[in-house]
Amino acid sequence: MYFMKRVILLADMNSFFASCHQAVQPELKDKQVIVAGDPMKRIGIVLAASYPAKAVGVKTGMAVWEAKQLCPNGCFFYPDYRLYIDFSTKILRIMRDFTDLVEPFSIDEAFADLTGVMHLWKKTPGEVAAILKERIKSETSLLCSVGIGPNKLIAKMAAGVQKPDGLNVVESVDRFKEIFWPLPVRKLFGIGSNYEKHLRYYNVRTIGGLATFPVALLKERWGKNGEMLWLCANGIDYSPVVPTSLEVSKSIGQQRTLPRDLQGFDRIKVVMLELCETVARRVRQGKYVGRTVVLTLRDSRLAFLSRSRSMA
DNA sequence: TCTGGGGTCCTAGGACCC
DNA sequence: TCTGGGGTCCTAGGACCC
Repeated sequence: MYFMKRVILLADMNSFFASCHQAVQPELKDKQVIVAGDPMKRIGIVLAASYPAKAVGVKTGMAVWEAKQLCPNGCFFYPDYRLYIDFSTKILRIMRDFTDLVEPFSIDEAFADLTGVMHLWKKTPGEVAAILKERIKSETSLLCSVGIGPNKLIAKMAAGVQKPDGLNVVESVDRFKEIFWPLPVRKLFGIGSNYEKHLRYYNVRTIGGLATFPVALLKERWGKNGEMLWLCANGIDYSPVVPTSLEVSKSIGQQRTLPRDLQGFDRIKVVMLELCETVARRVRQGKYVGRTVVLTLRDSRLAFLSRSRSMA
């Protein structure tokens, strides 16, 4: 009955930050809710928008003034990460009722490997996913898009097809090719604006185009990454769902955009000290030991500059 | 009229060791 | 007088993700 070798699920919360505010303030339901920073502090970009706001053109990353033009009567919020972590924790708990193999992928996304528990359900993967979505909705009032596939990559791509409140099962690599090969290459996980631009130079415009491009050339040009992208375009991914992947950090950092440009080391030092203390606190809390310190600066032209030092 | 903050991984070049 | 090759670590930078 279950012909998929592995049954991997990805749950991706819809408009997560905005939805959390709506969940705790039900009167915001169906309103234009926008979570964004403060333009006065020069961090005025949209982090999340509810669907009514998206419907009039508000997008993540857009400047706040622009969002205000599109939604003059919108409800604007500053981000409240404690609230989001709360909801994120609740959702992970619900997912862990289905399997212990749950891997948080970001604050609003998580994978679950259902392969070993499918026989307990006597249902199709899609039916199990519908039950999960219903539980998340009834216990948190949040909607999510769920993707299911034979590996993490396909599950992730499947989840992106239908938003909001989607449920999409892509049962095989062949089916993956049917659905995704005609799509623009930018839609592939791992392809950003930069790769898109370079690939256009090779006349590669679709995911299928990338999948059928000589892998040797991609490897020559971009090393491991080139090969990786080719594998993704072909729907190939053997990576396991690792429940602990986010528990152990490889780096801990703190950055801040300042309300105005600072000049002179004395002034900058004050900010650095504050950031250092925050990082140090988090390091102690997590009982981490590190050996490399990285300092990154952004100048008035928004260009990054970094210096690092490793300790013996 | 403006561009966050938290991360991940990869690469190239140079230093250094055996 | 000329000068190997493999491996690892460090540093700076750049790509991507949500």
